[in-house]
Amino acid sequence: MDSPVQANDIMKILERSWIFRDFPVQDKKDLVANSSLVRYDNRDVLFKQKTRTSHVMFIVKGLVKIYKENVSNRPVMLKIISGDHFAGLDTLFAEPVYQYSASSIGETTILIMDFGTFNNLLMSNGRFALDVIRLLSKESLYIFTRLNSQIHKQLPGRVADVLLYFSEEIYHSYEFEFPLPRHELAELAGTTKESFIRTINEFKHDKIIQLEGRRVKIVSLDIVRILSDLG
Amino acid sequence: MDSPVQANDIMKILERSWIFRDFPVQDKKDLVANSSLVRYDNRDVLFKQKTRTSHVMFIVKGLVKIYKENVSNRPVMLKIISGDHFAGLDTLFAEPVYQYSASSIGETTILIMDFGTFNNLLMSNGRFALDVIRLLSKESLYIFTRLNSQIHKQLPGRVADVLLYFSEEIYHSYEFEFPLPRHELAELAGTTKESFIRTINEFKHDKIIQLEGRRVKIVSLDIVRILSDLG
DNA sequence: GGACAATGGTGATCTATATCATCATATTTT
DNA sequence: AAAATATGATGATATAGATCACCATTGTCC
Repeated sequence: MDSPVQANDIMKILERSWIFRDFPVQDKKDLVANSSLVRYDNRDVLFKQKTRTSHVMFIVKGLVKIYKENVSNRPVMLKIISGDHFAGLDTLFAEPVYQYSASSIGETTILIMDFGTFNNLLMSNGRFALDVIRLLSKESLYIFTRLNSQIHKQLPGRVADVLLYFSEEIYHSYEFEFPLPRHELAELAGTTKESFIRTINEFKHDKIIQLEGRRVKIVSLDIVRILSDLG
Repeated sequence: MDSPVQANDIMKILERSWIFRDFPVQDKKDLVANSSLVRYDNRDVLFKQKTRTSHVMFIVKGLVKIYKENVSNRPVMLKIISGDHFAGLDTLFAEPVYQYSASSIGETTILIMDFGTFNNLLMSNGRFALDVIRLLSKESLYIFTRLNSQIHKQLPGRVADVLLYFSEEIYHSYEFEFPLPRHELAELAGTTKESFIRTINEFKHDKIIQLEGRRVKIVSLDIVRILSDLG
């Protein structure tokens, strides 16, 4: 089904990803034969809450936003996933329907894998299973800290968390550009657009950060850290 | 090392647990040889945040409370684990030190397994790995909903959640006894002792529940559900 | 058996942040 | 080019729930 060109591309992706790199050749071939590479534009929906789970999505390039939608029409952003990670793994294994939605941030390339193939590999390749277990574990722990923050930190602490999240987890730089508008950053901080704006602009006025539009530079990392720690 | 009596007990436990039951005999023997059965009293600490991870804890009898401690000295209860489940799996695989603490609720029996043995089984037994993946996935999803509730539901909704949690997840009955004092129930609802007491006593006055001391009976399940749903 | 801690409870404030209203730009659509 | 929408921003107001300060019981420990 796949053109040889795409098969080649997929193989290259597997070769350079930390998780698939050391797979036996046959396992990689299986994956290549049962995957396809898909490009998404900004804000495209990868999958939607309550729809049937179907495929494993491995992010090759770009960012993916994972969010929960609820009756109140005020979504919560659970996390942002970057390249070399999976989207929706947990739901895939635990539930027949997605428990949250996912959409692309910017242009994104996703390697879509057949779930059956993925499952067989997990069963036969213990090393791989253990890696997946580690990934899921980390996700759990991350949300634990989010919950803890949401309960005990007040806004400045949570906004500081968002700054650290982008700079340390996503862009690995203390100067970066928010890939999202304010109201979505607010979803990530568990607050409203207005409150987020007020708080981050206070950071700006206090010279803790530089901020023009979506461009940020963390000026006083120590203060941001203190704000995050003390909540 | 283990007395034959204990070895026998452990084997029986493995035989009747859904997760180990279908293991090959040799795998079960390995586990028996590398596990020990330990009794804990009410409020004993099983492991403490920031200490080195060491063993896999499988809950045989009783309940275990998982909580995060933080600087503000106000813990967050992440979940309550009941029999036939593991405590601390996620940390074990992701971090060298525990990311949260665990203590027993009431008298508890724990099967403590050697992590190395557990790991080897995961690598060699694909079925088992997949089961563990499913467990971890469910945990992730549960905390996602907790986070969502914490952000969007107000207190009555979260107190309703606590009622539903105990009745449906823990005791499988709409009449039960809280195994914890009010201030710990508050930790589970992400609020303070005072606010929790006020809210649950309002439920009582509104005849949604019956409540004497720690004994609860959910009278209007539909109203509790509505409170939980609408937040 | 007295002391001390733990637990359940209530009232009076206080405050962080949600909510509502509005506006200026910038961006996209027609 | 005009209209419509998205985005960033700011002020005024409302309020849920935290905080503080108590108190009465009950349980536990020398």
